This record gives sequence, structure tokens and C-alpha cells, in this order.
Amino acid sequence: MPYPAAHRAQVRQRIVDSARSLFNRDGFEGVSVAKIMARAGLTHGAFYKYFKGKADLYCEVLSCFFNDPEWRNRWEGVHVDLASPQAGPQIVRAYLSRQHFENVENSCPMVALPSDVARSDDRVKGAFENSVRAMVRVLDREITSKRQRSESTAMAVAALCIGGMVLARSMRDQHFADRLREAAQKAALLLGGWA
Amino acid sequence: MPYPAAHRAQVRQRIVDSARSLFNRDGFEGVSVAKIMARAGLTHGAFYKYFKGKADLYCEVLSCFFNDPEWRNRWEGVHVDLASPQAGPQIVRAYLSRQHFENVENSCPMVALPSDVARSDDRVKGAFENSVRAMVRVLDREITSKRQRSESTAMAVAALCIGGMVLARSMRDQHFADRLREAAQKAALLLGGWA
DNA sequence: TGTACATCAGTGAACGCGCGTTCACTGATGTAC
DNA sequence: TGTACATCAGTGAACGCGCGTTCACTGATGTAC
Repeated sequence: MPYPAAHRAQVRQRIVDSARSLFNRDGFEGVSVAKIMARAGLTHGAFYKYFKGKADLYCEVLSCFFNDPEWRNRWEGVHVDLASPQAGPQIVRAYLSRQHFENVENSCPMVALPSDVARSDDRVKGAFENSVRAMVRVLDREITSKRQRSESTAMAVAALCIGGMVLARSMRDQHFADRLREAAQKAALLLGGWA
Repeated sequence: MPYPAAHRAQVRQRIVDSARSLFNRDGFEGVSVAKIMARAGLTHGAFYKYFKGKADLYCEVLSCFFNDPEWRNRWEGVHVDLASPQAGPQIVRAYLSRQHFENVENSCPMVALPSDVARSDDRVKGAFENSVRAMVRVLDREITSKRQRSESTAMAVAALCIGGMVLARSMRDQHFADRLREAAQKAALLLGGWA
């Protein structure tokens, strides 16, 4: 077999990385297959050797963020140590950090794409739901160590993290955006019992 | 002057109403000028007699929801009385109600469109920001009556209302969506001091 | 009341464009000998 | 080691399509007389 097996996996990953950046920045409909492939260093024709269609790639992008253990190191200067007893507040602070706010391309797709997803089909929603569930699970574990019946709280903290960031990103006035982000952070820490 | 003055205003309003429903359902890029006009009972050519372009109409849709006092009666069976001492919790319950969740076309555009807006230009963001500010202002007034320094809390409650609904709308599993929505509602009532 | 007319609301063909996807092809690669 | 070859990664022209916007035109309307 010509070409080493690793080649295919590497190229595929390059396409997914390119797509995540571009979908985060321009949304599903704002990005063309040709642009994704160009950023990955290829032309559009090769795309269909790797994916069934544009929607398939979208699902993969939506699934890969919280499942990828690297997400914690994605925003420069922001530190999350899941083994620390401070993991809960660390996650909230990282998620609602200015770094995450500014780094749109390396953003969590849950912040950049939720209204797109709400209009998509069940496959896309399923991929998105898995990411939300993963986030709620992590938060839940950090909260249960302190109180009982925390899943509802974990969901609310996730909604505040994601919703606060979505809202802040849609503001024209950067100062108002900062205040929204900080208000969400403060309330999330309060809800989680970390204030 | 042929045609009564009211005619122009009525037709314009029909276009805006049509656009709000369609943008809510399919997003800015998912809706064509021709579809908006067809729903308003016209053909696409007439559009440019009323608006400078598609983006202008989008700004108008984003601005008109909270400024329109009718928003409180938009979801069947949901009651909000701003004069009542219970106005705060009433707003939260209405916003995070199942009726608002299900009625996508008559939804608040802040729920249906935030990730679209985050990718748009400053005019669009400005229109969206005005709606968010209007919501925060209403919530703030309801909270200050109970505590001091509440603007940060009002912002967090708004982020929970909007963010909780955005997230719930993006779920595949309707049961999980309900739980998210109810968790956000519970936490928002707690934060507002109405629990 | 009836009629000619100016106004302007609305129509629909046309424009240039970028899209997702297909497919016949080119050419780089590792393997067999 | 050198060479012929099978495999398949990648190319780019082509397809049908829907888009936002423009514009010359049609025709419904209220008004002037």
C-alpha cells in the first residue's frame, strides 16, 4: 500500500483543525469546503476522499472539543488542573476568561455555534449535545464533592459559562462585553459554591 | 399622492414580521430576500423600495423585540405584568418557559441569533446590544427593589435566561433540553433572590 | 359625476457570483522482483 | 541496487443551483378639473 497509514490520519486531522477554526470564526454557512481545504493546504476535490460531506465534518468538529483532553491548554496563560481541588472554579474562570473571549478561532465550538446548531438536523444536535453533557459531567463532579443534588446546579453553571460568553461575543461595546463576562463568572462561582 | 400614508407603514411592518419569523427559524444566511417577501405577500423586487439591503432589515428585527411592548404577550398562556411586585420572577419564568422554547418563530431574536450576530458587523452588534441592555435594565429594576449593587446580578440572570434557552434549543434529546431549561430557571430565580 | 393624469407600489427578467458535489485525470509513493 | 508497477492521494474543470441586488416596466391609486 502506497503512502504510510499515518499520512491519511494526519491530513484528516489537518482538515478537522482547519474546519474548527473557520467554523468558529464564520459559522457553518459562512465557510466553504474550498476554504477549509485551502487552509489545510489542499484543493477542494480531495475533501470527499476524507468526508461524506460538509455536514459530516461539522459533526466531527462539534464532538471533538471537550473529548479532546487538550482543550484545557488551548487558551494561553489559562491553567486548568483537573486533579486540583480548585478544578471547579478553574474551569469557570478559564471558560469565561478574556483569553477564551478573544481567541475565537481556538474557541470552544459551543460558544461559537449554538444558534447554528439549533437550526441543524438531529445528527448535528446529537454531536453538540454530547459536548454539553461532557461539560456538565465535569462540572457536576467538581460540585458534588461539596454538596448533594448538584446536577441541576452543574447545568446552570454550564449555561452561564456558555451563555455568558455567547452574549459577550455579540456585543458591540467591548467594555459592556467585559462586564457581562465578569458578571457571568461571578454568578457561576457563586452557584457552584466557590465564591 | 396615490396610496394612503398608512399603506407604506403597514407593508413595511408585514416585511419586518415576516423577516423576524424566518430569521428566527433559519438564521440570517438561511433566509433569502425572496422568501421574506413571499411570506409578506410580495415579490422580491419590491424589497428595495423599503430597505437598503438585507442587513438593514436584520438590524431592525434585532432591535424591535424588547422595545416592542407586545413581547410580553407573545407566548400563549404566559403572563407578565410589569406593574406586579412579582414581575422579576414572572419575566424569568416566561423567558425560560416551554412556550418560548417551542415557539421558535415568535421567539426572542436574542435566543435564536446570537452566534450569527457575533460574526456580523458593528451595526448588527449594536442593534443586538441594545436589546440585551433593555433586558438587563428591566431585570435590574426588579432586583434593586430587594438588594443593592444588582446590575451584575441582572446581567447574570439575563445570561442565564438567554444562554439556557440557546443551549436547550440546540439539544437533540428533548428531555435533556427540558432539564437544562429548568435548571437555568431555578438558578436564575435563586440569583435574583426570588427562590 | 366622470375622466385624464401624475405618482409610485409592485413585478419579474437579468446580472455576476460563490456554493456543494462529482468525476475523469495526474502523479507521488512504497512494493515486488 | 534498480526498475516496473499497482495503488490511491490529490487536482481542477464542470454541473446545477440559489443568492443579493438592479432596473426597465406595469398597473393600481387618489387627485385635479
